[in-house]
Amino acid sequence: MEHLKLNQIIWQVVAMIPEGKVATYGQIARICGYPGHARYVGTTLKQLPDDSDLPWHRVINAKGEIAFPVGSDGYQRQRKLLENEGVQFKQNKIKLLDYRWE
DNA sequence: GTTGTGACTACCA
DNA sequence: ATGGTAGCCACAA
Repeated sequence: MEHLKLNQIIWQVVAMIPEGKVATYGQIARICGYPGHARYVGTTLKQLPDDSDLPWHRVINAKGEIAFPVGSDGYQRQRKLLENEGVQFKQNKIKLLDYRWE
């Protein structure tokens, strides 16, 4: 996956995250072979169509939190999807030690 | 070219 | 734990 555009590589990696697990933005960037591009991962996910089949909800920040402001509709959508997969929240955070992919 | 903008992070008080 | 800060870097204008 070398000469593809970065956003396509990112989509590919995100698609690999298994159900019930999560990955951080920085982690995705690293796996893509582009360490330091955490922000761009988010920027790319933002461009996803709502009907995308990509598991974008399994991507969270390094603190184990959803990147959206708490209470925003994006936040609630993502949280619900994760909880449906069995990912549990401790208040507003996920225990990365338990759910981190890889 | 240069500038502004993030669904980010690591570090430090 | 929590908030501020300074790096970060591809991309669009």
